[in-house]
Amino acid sequence: MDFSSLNTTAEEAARRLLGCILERTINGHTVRCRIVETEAYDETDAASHSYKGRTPRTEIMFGPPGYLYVYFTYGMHYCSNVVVGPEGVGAAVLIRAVEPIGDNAESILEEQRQGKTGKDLTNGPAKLCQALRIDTALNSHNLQKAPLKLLLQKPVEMRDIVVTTRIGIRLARDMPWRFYLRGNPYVSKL
DNA sequence: AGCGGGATTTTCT
DNA sequence: GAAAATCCCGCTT
Repeated sequence: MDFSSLNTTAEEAARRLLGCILERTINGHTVRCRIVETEAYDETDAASHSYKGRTPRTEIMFGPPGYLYVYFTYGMHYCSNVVVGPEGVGAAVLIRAVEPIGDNAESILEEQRQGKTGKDLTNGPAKLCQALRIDTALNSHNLQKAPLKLLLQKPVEMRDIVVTTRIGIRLARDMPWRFYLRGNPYVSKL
């Protein structure tokens, strides 16, 4: 898979990643999900972890595109990002929601999310990490390889993308850097 | 449907 | 020491 189309601005990459597939292998089972909601973060953005430059945590954001950035927050949750932009630029796209695809997907994800079903399996950045069993063990993972692959798809049409402000941040609240698939039931918030 | 609080620990100042 | 790219539950309308 050629990730050169992610070698661009966080905003453009966040649009590009909508509709793309995450393929996760858990205990020999392979589950596929479509990315339906993203947010862009880059080093000019006060809300971004990379805003204050390189630190041990953010180093991965400054690397080449196509790697996974996982961070831990609120004492109990993990969130997943796809590193984007050219090497040397600290940019990433937060995966905020995904939609399970195929017959086996939901039942496998339910095993990771005690008592939750349907859209509640994956309609939030920390929920989808739990459902797909993503934690800091996968930080800096190369998304070309199992057990977690990113499969790029045909770019989604502009008219099928809704653009809004981001969720859960304090700084730079007004920037329109959240993107989701119009009408998709797995989107975390309208 | 909407609001408010608590959980809990990494990260950087 | 404070904040954090969140989630879940319980209470009120």
